[in-house]
This record gives sequence, structure tokens and C-alpha cells, in this order.
Amino acid sequence: MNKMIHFFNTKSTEEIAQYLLGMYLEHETENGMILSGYIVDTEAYLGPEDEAAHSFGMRDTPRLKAMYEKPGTIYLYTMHTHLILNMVTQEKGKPQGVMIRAIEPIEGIEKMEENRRGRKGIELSNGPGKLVAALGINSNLYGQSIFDSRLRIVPEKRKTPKKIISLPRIGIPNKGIWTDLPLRYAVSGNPYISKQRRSDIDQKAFGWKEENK
DNA sequence: CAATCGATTGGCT
DNA sequence: GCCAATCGATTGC
Repeated sequence: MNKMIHFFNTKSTEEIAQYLLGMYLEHETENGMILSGYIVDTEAYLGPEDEAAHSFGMRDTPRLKAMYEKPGTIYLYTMHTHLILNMVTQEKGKPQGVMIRAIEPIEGIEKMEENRRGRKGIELSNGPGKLVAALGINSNLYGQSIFDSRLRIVPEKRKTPKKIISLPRIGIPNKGIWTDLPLRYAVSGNPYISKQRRSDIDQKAFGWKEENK
């Protein structure tokens, strides 16, 4: 855990976005249930330079407050009816972050299916709004720490991706160079990556190195 | 089985 | 008013 905090304090947001792939993300719900999975798809947001970031140009609105806090602060925002999960990656006052786009569910799958109103398989968590719903995350985690709150990363349980692919981010048209920069990172071959062709899926290992399964 | 469309909510300019 | 992720429905291959 200290090693991970050190990583957040010394590396770039792009490096952290890749480092987070394979991390074990665990949510202890209000009734003491553990819902968890491995992070398989992330995006880096490089505010205030990044035109696609909420914090572009150091914009500072009530919703953005958490983005100006210390590394590891959880930043949640709503999109239509969906909550989207992000975390702060740079020192306090420097509003950069990583968005979690998908996880591979591990613990509490039945409860996650219930949270997702009966959806199963990759539909459980192959999108940013979907994984938040599956894990039962609600907005009172806003501003808490991803290192030690009911929603936390457990680095001891992480897996290692066999290969990381980088892609342009989703849903940011007309943002100049920021539209095309490959700031999205994913575990190559993992089935929970959204909008993926079936033939690209690694059905055996899900894109993880074999030794630490 | 893939691509496309319309409806939805809330924060911000 | 503009912008977004998801879902269900529909159409195309």
C-alpha cells in the first residue's frame, strides 16, 4: 500500500493509469458485503491542459472540489442517471485523474447481478457507469480516499496484464489533439473491455500473465 | 451478430 | 441550450 501511495506521488497520470490495470478494487458495502473485481480499462485525464477534462483551464466548480485534493481522492460525477468513478493522481491543487472504465468481477457476483438488475456476464461491468452500479457505489464516497475507505484498492491481490494496449479515449469528439491521443489503457484480450470484437478476446487467460492467477 | 437511434438527467455556460 | 453513458428497439449484413 505504501508503495502504491509512493507511486501516486511520483509518477505521471499516464503511468498511474497503466499501473492501475490489474489492481484489485474492493467495495465493502453498507451491509458489510464485499464486492470486487480487477481493473481492466482506464483513461487518463490531464487537466488543466486537457480539453476533455472537467478541470480544463483550472475550472473550479462545486462538483469539481475533490479533483483539487490529494492523490487517491475519489472523484465521482453523474452522467445521466449513472455515476462515473475517477481518482485524483497528482499532488493537491493539480487536477489530474484516472477514470475507471471497466472491471473483471471477482467477489460478490450474485449481488452485482442484482445491482445490475439481472444482467450477467460481461454486461455486469464493461462500462464506467456499469461497474459503479455493479459495485453498489454511491455518492457518499465522493472525496474519500481510494487507499483506505469502503472503496479501496488492494495492491497485494493484483494481477499483471500480459499486454497493455493504448487507445483514444471514449466520447470526446472535437477536442483537437485530445480527441486522438491514446490516453486510454486496457488489458489486451480481457473480455470486459467495452466495444471489443469477440475475436480479440483471450478466452483462456483473459489477458493476464499465467503465473499469478 | 453488428450498427444505429431515441430517450433519459443534471451540471454548467 | 449543450453535453454525456446506457438501454431497449430496430434495422442491416
